[in-house]
Amino acid sequence: MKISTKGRYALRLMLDLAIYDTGDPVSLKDIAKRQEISEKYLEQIISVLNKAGFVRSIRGASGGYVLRRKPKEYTVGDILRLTEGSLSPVSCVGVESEECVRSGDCVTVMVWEKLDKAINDVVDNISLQDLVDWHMAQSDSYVI
Amino acid sequence: MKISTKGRYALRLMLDLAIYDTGDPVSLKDIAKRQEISEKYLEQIISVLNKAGFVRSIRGASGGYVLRRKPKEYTVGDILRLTEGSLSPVSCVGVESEECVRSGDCVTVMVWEKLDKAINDVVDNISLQDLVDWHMAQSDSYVI
DNA sequence: TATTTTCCTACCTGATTACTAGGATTAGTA
DNA sequence: TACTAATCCTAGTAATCAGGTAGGAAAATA
Repeated sequence: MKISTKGRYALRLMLDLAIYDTGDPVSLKDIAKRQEISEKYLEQIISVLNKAGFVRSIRGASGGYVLRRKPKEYTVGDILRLTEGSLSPVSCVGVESEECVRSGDCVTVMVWEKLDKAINDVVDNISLQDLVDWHMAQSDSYVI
Repeated sequence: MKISTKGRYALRLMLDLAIYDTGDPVSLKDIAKRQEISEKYLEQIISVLNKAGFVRSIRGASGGYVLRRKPKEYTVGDILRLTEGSLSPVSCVGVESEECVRSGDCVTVMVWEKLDKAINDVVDNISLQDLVDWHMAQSDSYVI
């Protein structure tokens, strides 16, 4: 029941883009340095975010990436589901769930449905902007 | 973010023991047949439940397993945490969490903490007896 | 004694995770 | 125009884990 590095790094990547959004593209090199994550690995992750239209890429020298939308318009759920795949705890519940031959007399599925709902309820109600706000609040307390 | 077969099978195993609890031990062979799970694989799973004192084993012919406590006294969380290990979505939150060098300026950890809380809140508030009740309600509807 | 059961350890195969590596392509800059 | 800095794309890889299988010892009953 673990979130993989793909999902976790994607979240930090998007947050980094939101925090360092000056209008100019942000290079992966800078993100990798700040987040202490391999640049080559981040390439693969941001490629997914790019193809899904979450970020826009600018190629060539002084290129980089920018967010396509406002931080408020991304939920943590959007980002995690894109990079992790489904967040449902078993394959037989949630969206695009696979039919199970035992579903007739399966009671445990009710547990998984409650769990699925609880998980989505959390990640779909936190926006990237929330993370930015939390970050700012945290930074402030350091300054004082 | 998936619950493995170990946790899922353990839950079905415990539920089977709760449903077929006549006082006589229930053999793994019967459980395996009813649940359509490899008996050999179930051996490994019930061994963990046995060592943790969740079930009592009776060896020899006409032996088997019985629940140590009443179904009301097991939560789904107990069973899953025992067989799956920690249910926390990342290693840096929850009980026995590992310290992270970045925890100082890590904001995403707040997401994981909310998620961890939501997950535990579900599994710790469903008892094995609840599963039995749901099963009975489901069986009734089939009879009609 | 024969049979039925749990108990224990070892092994195995395929998939996944978390990367690394190398080079092609694009675009700004000297 | 050459150089450099960036994204883009594909392949490979070591380690771990999932999900079992296999074989036999030990215990208890009939």
